[in-house]
Amino acid sequence: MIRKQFGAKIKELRISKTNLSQEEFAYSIDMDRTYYSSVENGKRNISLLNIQKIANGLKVSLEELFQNIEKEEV
Amino acid sequence: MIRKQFGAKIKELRISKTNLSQEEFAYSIDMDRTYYSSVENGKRNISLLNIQKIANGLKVSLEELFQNIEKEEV
DNA sequence: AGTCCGTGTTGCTTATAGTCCGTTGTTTTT
DNA sequence: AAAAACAACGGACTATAAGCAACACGGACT
Repeated sequence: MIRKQFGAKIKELRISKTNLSQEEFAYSIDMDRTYYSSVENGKRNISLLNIQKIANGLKVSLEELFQNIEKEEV
Repeated sequence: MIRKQFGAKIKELRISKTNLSQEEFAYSIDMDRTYYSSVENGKRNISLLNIQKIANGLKVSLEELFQNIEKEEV
């Protein structure tokens, strides 16, 4: 499911590209730590502006953020 | 701004790839016609599941859907 | 034992995403 | 010019995303 995949992706990128904790990263993009945590865990149906915020924080393009994410849903 | 770019992108793809009207396309992906119209016009902060719905309807990957969309915001 | 750090989760409020009705406006066709 | 098809817009509503406080938990360290 897309939310899980997206969460896994940003977690992977946060660690590999920033080496920040969830809290530090969330703070850097002005997002609540618990909200960000729930996104990484695939619990949230995040919207476009917040997706972009995360992409900016990770310094990746939206295109890159969605690489290898399945288009078909359940 | 991301919403405008996203709207322009899906409009372009809807026409080039499906040749359907907004109404027909929205119906095909089970989305409200007026809502879909406002997304194409960059008025909406659409969420991930609906982004995926549109990608599926357009038969493109999420990665492709975000090609050439700027990552920097305002 | 206690403290610190990173993370997960619950429960709640408020802000807004998304639906549904109609109307208005614009483009295309006859 | 009129009709038909397509698209933008409005208001009023419902569903849910966003944001936040508080607490829980495990691991590392002293």
